[in-house]
Amino acid sequence: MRIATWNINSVRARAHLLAELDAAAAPDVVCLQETKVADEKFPHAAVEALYPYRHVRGMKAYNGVAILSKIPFTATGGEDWCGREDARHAIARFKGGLELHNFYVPAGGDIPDPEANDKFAHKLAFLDELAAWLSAESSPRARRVLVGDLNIAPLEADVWSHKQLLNVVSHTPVEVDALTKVQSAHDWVDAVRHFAPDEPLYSWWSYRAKDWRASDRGRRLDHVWVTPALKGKLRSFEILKDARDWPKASDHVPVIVDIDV
DNA sequence: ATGGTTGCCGTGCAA
Repeated sequence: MRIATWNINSVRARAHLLAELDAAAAPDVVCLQETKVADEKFPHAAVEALYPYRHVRGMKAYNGVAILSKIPFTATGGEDWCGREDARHAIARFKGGLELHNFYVPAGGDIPDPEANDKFAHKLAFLDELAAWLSAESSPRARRVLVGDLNIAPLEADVWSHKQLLNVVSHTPVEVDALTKVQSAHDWVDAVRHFAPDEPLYSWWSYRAKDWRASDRGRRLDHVWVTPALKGKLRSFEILKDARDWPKASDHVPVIVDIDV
């Protein structure tokens, strides 16, 4: 099974890029974040030929996740977090017991201080709640995959400058600690770092750079994690960096993992 | 130290 995760930054503005993704990598399953569309306005007609099976959880203007698939699955909703109905989680269950979770973690605003910035407080609370939820759901033989825009680049090799980003939201120690607790709550294996432990790798480059490729001030915000039961089934990964130059590109590129299921 | 871009909708807000 080839699974892609991609913050598409509006599925309506960039529905045409799903065909580019299929031509480039032909994923079986695509998990989108920041679809930015209410469910009744989701562009099903534009994607149904490629992905006959879909589970969308969206809202007007902000957030929103979607699971698009060539393989049948059962859609099982997704949780609401921090008492908000803000469409940040969708779940799919595939035949054979594989459970796929698609997350869009709050970005957290600009100021890395939960006292001064409600959005950062929300991000930390979201991660704490997620860690507690996963601990309660823990089962040693579970075959689960967690993907999404986690809006945190936890490792030094996940950012263009560890030193310069230590106080920048997405790489601050307090949120990296919170994400690490989520990860240990389920013994999740970072599928990309399983293959490439130390190599600098990014999945997001700001729109504001004059030449994103030349400056290469990227961050690895988009992740694919698997439970230990699937670790030995990991086959390969790809970060589709070329997607950052597609027409009307998202600021995130797809992260793709192949799993033997 | 500052400003740089994008999508949502039709104004700032969130990223």
